Amino acid sequence: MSQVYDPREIEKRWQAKWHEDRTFRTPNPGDSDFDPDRPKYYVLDMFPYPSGAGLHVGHPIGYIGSDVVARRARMQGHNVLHPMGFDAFGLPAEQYAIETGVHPGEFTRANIDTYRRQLQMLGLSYDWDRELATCDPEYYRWTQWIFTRLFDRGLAYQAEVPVWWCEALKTVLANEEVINGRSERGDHPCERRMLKQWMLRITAYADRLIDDLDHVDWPDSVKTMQREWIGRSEGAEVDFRLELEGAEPLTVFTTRPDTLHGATFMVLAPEHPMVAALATEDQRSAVQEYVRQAQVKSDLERTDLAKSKTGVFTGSYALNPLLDPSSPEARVPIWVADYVLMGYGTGAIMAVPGHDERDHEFATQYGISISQVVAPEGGEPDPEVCFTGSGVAVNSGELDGLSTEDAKARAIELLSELGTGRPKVTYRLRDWLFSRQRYWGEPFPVVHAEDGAVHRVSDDELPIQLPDVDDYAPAADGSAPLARATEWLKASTADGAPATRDTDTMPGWAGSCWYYLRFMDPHNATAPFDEEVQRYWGNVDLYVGGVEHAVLHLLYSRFWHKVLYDEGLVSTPEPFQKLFNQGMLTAFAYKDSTGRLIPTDQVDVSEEGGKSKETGEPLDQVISKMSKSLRNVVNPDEVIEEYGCDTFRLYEMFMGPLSDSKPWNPRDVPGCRRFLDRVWRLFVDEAGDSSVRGQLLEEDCEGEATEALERHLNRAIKRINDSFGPFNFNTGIASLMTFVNEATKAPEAFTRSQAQRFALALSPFAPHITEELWSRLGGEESVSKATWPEVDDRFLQDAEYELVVQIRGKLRGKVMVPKGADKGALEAAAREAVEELLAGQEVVKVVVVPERLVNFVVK
RNA sequence: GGGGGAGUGGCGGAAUCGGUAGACGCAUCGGCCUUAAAAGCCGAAGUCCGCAAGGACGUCCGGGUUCGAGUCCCGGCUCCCCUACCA
Repeated sequence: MSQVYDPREIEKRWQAKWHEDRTFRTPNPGDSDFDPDRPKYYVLDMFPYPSGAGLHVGHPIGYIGSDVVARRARMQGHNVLHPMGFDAFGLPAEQYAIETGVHPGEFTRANIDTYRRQLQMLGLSYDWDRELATCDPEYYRWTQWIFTRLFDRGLAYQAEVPVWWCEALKTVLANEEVINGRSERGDHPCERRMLKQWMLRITAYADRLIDDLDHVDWPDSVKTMQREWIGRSEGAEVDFRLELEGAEPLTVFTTRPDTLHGATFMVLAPEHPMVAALATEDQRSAVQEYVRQAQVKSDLERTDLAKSKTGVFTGSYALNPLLDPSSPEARVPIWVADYVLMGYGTGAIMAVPGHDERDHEFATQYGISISQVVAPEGGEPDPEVCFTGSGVAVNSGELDGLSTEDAKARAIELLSELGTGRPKVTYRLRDWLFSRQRYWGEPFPVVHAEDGAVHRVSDDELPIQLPDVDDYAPAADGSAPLARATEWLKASTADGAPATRDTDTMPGWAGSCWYYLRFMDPHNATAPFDEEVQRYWGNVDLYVGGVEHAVLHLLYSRFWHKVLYDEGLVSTPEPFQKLFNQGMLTAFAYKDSTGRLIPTDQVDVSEEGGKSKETGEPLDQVISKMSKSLRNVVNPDEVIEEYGCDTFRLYEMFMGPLSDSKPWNPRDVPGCRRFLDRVWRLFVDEAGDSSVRGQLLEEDCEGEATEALERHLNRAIKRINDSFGPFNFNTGIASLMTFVNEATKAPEAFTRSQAQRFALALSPFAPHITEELWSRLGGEESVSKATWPEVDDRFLQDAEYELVVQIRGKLRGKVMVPKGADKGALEAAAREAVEELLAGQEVVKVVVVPERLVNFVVK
């Protein structure tokens, strides 16, 4: 039998054995083999949406990183929960179904199979017994169950909200599907329509979603993004009386009630319900035309800062509540402009052009008067400048002289006394639009009674399964595909009255809101998860995924988790204790002299750089995202086929810190394979016929060379350990390489114990080769169940070290000195080393840093 | 416009507290082995000047603090990611 390293054979064999032995099965509390004495560790990857294209080499980098963590945690004696599943409802499968008529479930299953195969090929130590897919009725049964809890708590409601409607496609489109007011697919015109939609009252949790960020170990950037997304701002609501007969006052929200005296006009969002009533006879047609145009503008167009602001005067006036109604300043014109958004605050503002950039721009453009009511601290108001900072109130009646902070408080007091204002906290965060008129999603577990009342179905009716339909596209009248399932629609209320089912489905985010909880107890048929099991696993200790989910998924998930916490179903207020974002894996792409991108398969790569295969023209190498259109996507199957999975894993971890974005360089991959070859040959004589070198089966030898290796090995294990904090496994791997380089120079000094510890330390990164070597060394059980090696501090220190000698901070010599030598001895040794250079110089100062250097400062 | 991150050899990157800049890997060059090549093993290598010993310069640019700065402070440039009229 050949003793040559053959990763293909080894990897296949061990993967089969892991599968057969269920090596990575994780027992739960209650299972016979569960060991309650071990601490728990839950390390989770953000599960993927299984697209038709399969994985490219960028996808698994986070999975490999978390697998390395999981494997070491197991070896350190933890009960490790490390599962994988699939986020399987969603638009791509649905679109494919509409185009082909194939059931989206069928398409999704096939994609899941591809993904599972690819993931298993990577040797990831998931407990596959816990695999789940969000489109499985046994899973979405509990997604619906959780929805009913939200419904019971009044957190789910239906409301008329503006949504994008495309007449040509007869469907509602998501914001990101609309570009410049036209559909992304087909380029058809779109408009906003008021439609009845399911909403989740996430705003009720806004403060807790902000405050509890203080208790999780997340990157500051992500915390900041979430805080800003929620966008809490404190201010006041102010009522402006209208001149219009019998009209209710117009309420605005402002964060600067102190500037009320400087409000020279008001602005309503085009969608504001009072717009029509406020448009006077001679302004009516202009207002109507403006509102119509705003309707078809996309969010992007409306918010494009490069554009100048637009608006139109309604013809009506309001009265400033803090001014004498008879004074001319009290009377402010009301405008309509699309820089005011209906979705924020009250959809109406008091405009203070003296102290707000946007209002200033608008006022300047339309010739509206500007007044200064805040002066900079210790300065005079400058009518030329829009001063948005804090200062002192001026021209503001009894607020005059107060600091901005005090003036705000005083203004709110005055308004409260008058009954025309009140303190108010507003959030940028809106309630969550939770329904889509689509097929491939969770049906809502509710029925509509004939009287219009909405009843949630009882728990024992769940799951409300998706019915089969023959056409997945929305109907011509815009109704959802589920409306076609006429039989399925027939239902009844709890007391037997006839009712119809809801034809909307939940959005793609729903299933991913709680999957980490289902992983704890994935086959539970009577509850989403067992309470005791949940209490044991607690929350996710380490959650690894891309920054693209920094806001939405993580916010929605935290919201659901908090609702479940309030229900008493989960024991922690937050779902993910530590969050880690892996960096993006980029790839080389090539540009010609005109800046056009050339697909990688049309480029000749040589030492001098890239050249076009077609024209021979030299090309510029740039680094960019992997994408189909650049044809610079690298497929992991091919890399594994050529070099083996251990090489692939090792390379991805060796490229650099896990959090950094870095380019895949095919030329670097063989270096990692060479390292594994060297490891193999250190253990196995490829020319011989024994399973490992003879000395590795014998008692440890001793000697100077062995002791030197021992120092390298301990240093390597220490650096590996250190690399788990910042996730820079590249440094740990580098020290393993150094060890192998040293051991290769003195192979006879390499002992059995060192071989074992080395295999253990390498095993999280290269699990297959180490599994093989471990068993060849006589290991009976999987290397993944062995104990992580200890570092012996005695071997981290050398008896001597190299002392650096500097003159005026410049390196001028080096000298070996014994460890622990006192400063005087160090200085003497250093002085001797640079004696000639110091001759005739006046030393004015000597800096002695033990363990480091001696610096002579000369004149 | 706002927020976050980064800038070190030909390339990916290393440098724990302010203390030898460039670990480890790739690419390159040389040697050994071989009839030869590949593989493997051993070694060289920041740039410039010099036969050499040696010297000067060097972590995006300009200042500063310090015996000493890739690291700390001030000012500027470039790139990447996120976000964007939120009153």
